[in-house]
Amino acid sequence: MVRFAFRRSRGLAMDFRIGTDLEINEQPFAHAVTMNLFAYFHTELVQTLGRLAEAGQLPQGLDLARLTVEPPRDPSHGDVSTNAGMVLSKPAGKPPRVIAELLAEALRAHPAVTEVAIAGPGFLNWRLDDGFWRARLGELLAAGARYGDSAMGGGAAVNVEYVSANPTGPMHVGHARGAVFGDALASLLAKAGFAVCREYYINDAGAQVDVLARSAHLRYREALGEAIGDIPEGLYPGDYLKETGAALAARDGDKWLNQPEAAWLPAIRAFAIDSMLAMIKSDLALLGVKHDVFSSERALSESGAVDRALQTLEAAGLVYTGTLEPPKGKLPEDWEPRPQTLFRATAYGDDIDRPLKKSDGSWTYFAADIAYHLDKYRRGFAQQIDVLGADHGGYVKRMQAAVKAISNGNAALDVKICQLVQLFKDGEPFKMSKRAGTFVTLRDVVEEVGKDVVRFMMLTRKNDQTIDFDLAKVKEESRDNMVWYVQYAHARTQSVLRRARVEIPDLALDSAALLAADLAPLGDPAEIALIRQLASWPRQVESAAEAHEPHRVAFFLYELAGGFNTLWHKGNDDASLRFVLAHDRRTTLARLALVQAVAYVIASGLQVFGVEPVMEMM
RNA sequence: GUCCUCGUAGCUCAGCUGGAUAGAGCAUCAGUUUCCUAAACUGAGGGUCAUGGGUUCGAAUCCCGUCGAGGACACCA
Repeated sequence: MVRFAFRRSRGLAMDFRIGTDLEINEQPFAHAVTMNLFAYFHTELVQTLGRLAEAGQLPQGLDLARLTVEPPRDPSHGDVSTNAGMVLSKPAGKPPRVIAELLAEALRAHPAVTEVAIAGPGFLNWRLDDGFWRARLGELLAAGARYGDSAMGGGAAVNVEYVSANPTGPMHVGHARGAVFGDALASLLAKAGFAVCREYYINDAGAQVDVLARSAHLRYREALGEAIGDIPEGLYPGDYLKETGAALAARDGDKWLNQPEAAWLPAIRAFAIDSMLAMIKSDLALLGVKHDVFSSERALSESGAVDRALQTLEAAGLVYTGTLEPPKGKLPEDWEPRPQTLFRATAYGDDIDRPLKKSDGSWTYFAADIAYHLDKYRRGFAQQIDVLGADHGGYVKRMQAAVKAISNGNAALDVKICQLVQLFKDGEPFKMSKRAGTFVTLRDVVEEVGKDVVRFMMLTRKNDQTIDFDLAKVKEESRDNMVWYVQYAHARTQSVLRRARVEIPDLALDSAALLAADLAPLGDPAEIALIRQLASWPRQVESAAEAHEPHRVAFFLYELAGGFNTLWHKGNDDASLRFVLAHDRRTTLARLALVQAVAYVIASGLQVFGVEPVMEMM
């Protein structure tokens, strides 16, 4: 039995302890799960509150849901902060500062806490000594790029459905955003301890794939030497179907040439869908995007799953026949009042009830999608995420209503809408691809700037913001270019390590040597500040995963790169702060351990994005 | 007309699910920089968080209204 309730609180109940001893090499590190230090202090405080309640100093059974332990917004306030005084004041019947003082007393006894202060309306702030931070660095070095792996998800199954582009043509840039977003979100959730399934829903049913079949048949005739002239209105004009037509001709010869449509359509449709799917998969491979499961709408429908799903809804009294109001705004020309089979979506928060059957009696796309989400639920996914394009905004409420209905409220669907990507080059809108006819393909963009730049760029904005993607600007070497700046910081860590090997050739710098380094020489405020930044990575992972917002990782990495460069430049002003000091091996080793830690965390973040860290800027 | 998303510095955007004096980058201004190769670094100025109410110890964040931008609006997928 898995309980999800704890996900709602920001502090997480964890069943492992953080070491406060300063012997960094003795940190217990059985599983590659690292500590969110704020979660650690959250549990400490909860335990303290329990003891205070037993001692009669506070009421029993206080609701701790709103208790947070976070870094203060202003670092001058301290390293860690809690709002306990304020949120417990009313239920406990004591002033905020009194509660804060009770907790402060316990904190002062903690070996790593150097300073405790009560501030403002009742914040409790405290600082941690340098040894505590050096111990975090030790943990980090032991974990390597797996630093930040979390047990938060508790192995709970999550299904992330993304891309799901219609198998009728190549992928374009809009698809690329959803693909990268879904892929990174899945990786992020996996890092946060969820059992993630990456899924693609193939829309291989409906009129569109019949159109595809007719378009492919035309190209097939062309491949056999017929002059087909212009592509008729209503068929897909893209050149990419020439290959499909030629491949079909090669396989089947003139077998379909003088046949009625009914004879060839199913076979050619299947052939064309396979061909399109192969093309889509190769486009995705270019981006490094992979899925675990491909689900076919047609297969689902033919298995009778749609009928069964609708029967369960019907049994729950959620299906009825009714006539909808005419749509507001522009009225479709052929609109007429007509009784339809409807899903009572309004019972679950939607604005109107939604049609399940078309006028010809077949199921709507929505009906099939209900069956598909029920299928995911039956496969064990109580947490589902759909990544959709901006034009699907109006679809969210009804799908969430449907998921609640088919699961009796036991499953939750989060829908992430990815806004548009506008391509520019030197400020001018980027030209469309000839090959695809009407849009810029994913392939065009990847060939232009490379897979890693595309992936990173797609994650530098929150999903509900539009992205202006300038293909020239991402090649700029400046702080204005987030991708370059982060990659450059990683390259600089490597360049420092290379430099050290030249300056002190006999100093061992492998990961074991750095892990064993005595970190005591690290004490400059700028060094400790950088460790603080690094040590916040586990918390960043958890909060980004919880919010389903991978873009936070991009901003974190950007700030970390800034912190590293700050320290690097301090070495220019003050030579004693350089990473490599030929005359002082002990300090050099400690500093290089810090440099290596920066490299690990950047690599760890880039891993979530599916981006390779750069070892050297060319 | 309804619904969704958005509105934060001159520009491009963050803001950790309600916290303290709202932050970065670019641009501007003033410094530093023959340095572990790097177009980099330090500092300053710049804000009625579109707007009017409400909720509470506390609101850019939550609720309602208004204005503005984009998108979607039976039977397509």
